[in-house]
Amino acid sequence: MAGKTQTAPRYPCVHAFDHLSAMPQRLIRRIAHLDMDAFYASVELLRYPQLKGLPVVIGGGRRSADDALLQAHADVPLSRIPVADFPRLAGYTGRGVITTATYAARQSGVGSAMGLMKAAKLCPQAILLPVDFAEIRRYSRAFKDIILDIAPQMEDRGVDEVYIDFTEVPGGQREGGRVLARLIQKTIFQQTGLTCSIGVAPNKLLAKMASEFNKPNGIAIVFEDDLHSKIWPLACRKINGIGPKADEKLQRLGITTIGELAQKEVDWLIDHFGQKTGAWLFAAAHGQDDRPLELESEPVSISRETTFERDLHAVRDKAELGAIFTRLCEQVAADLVAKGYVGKTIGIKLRFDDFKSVTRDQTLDYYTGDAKTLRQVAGQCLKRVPLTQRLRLLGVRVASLIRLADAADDALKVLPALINKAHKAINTAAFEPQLFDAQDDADLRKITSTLLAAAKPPQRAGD
DNA sequence: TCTGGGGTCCTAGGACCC
DNA sequence: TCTGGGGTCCTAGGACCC
Repeated sequence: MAGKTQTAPRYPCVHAFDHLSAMPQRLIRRIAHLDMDAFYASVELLRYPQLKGLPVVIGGGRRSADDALLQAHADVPLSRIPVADFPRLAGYTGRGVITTATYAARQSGVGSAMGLMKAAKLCPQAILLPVDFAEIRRYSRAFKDIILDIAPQMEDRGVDEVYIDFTEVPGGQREGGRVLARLIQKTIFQQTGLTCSIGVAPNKLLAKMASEFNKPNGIAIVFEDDLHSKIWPLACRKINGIGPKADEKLQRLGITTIGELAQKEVDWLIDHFGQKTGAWLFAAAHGQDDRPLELESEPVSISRETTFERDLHAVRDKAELGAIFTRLCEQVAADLVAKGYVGKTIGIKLRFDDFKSVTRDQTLDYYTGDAKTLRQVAGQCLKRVPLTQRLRLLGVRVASLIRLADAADDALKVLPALINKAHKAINTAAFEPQLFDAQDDADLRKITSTLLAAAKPPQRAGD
């Protein structure tokens, strides 16, 4: 279940009427994909302009380490924190990967997703900046608000990406969307100082590929007729949804480019990839994609996980592990409260020292967001995993979410019946315990757990 | 000093119900 | 007694994305 609540209307390729000019006009479906250029690095450079041109790597994406680094930066001049010194400064043992690196750092062979300590070796003079998530979120909100002011049909695709429906927006049809794309690009730059790249095409699939054509600060316009010239020469991996595994399989079958993929019969693809994937590959290779924009979405799950500074043993490091486990549950509970959800599927994720992962989950017959309940049920899940190997990661997840308000409404529905029974019990001289059965018991539990969650004031999810 | 964190979606088997 | 489908929910794992 996707949990989506509202989607954009689907546009036919030819639309009937332009209400602004009162002149009949053909509206072609134009979808834009907007991608912020080097978002994390650019946000950091706005704050520390003195670092322009210097080799900089952006932190490990591990919140605890980044917070420690943020502290360290508070009283040490930035220019004096080369990455090689960082472990000493922050008491950090160096697990984690860097999020991104500036061009000057890339020249030393440093790249995103690279282990932090490997980056330190390759480019010891590089300056390490923490990821300041609060700052990133502020800029993310800011550029999306600017877009919404101009073009209200926007799909949020994460911190630095959106799809925008240009079809009915003034200027959205001019030069295939280029005029509106320029306006959005210019407004974002004027108001935030950040640049972005935009691709405009007949659908999301092509728009996503187009936005990469002229990075950074570029615009690319793609029409259906451009399929052969602009899309088919690209590697299959450029299709959003073809990852390393699918790409490897395609390579084994002798398919490298999208054009080669497009030459295959649909039945041949279905034979090799299954009904669904095969049909999708065929459509994608021919530039076909009729997915609507998802304007609103409900979360499916909320989770927290952490990689330990060193691998932990379930028995020898029981106390440390237990404390981390409890904290993760508290963080998930706080996130649930902050976002206004409760859930009934509670699960854990473990990663062992050999990097293999397992998950266990359990579904309750009531919704909860309570940290103690999460800890207790997650603890039961943990008991179902044999723990001989050392652990490198522990995570806690809550799924099957519903809005807290809906859960409370739902839970309260059974209240009148229970009150009736209670009255009956009170009015009967001798209390009859059998008046309340197991179902009543479960109902009461549901009500109390939901109301307890509802009674907590919203607060910032935090560590 | 290998390999972060937070998500979504899909598949596949088994339980259970009609 | 045996033999059916179909549908839904739960669980585990994995691919993929940002």
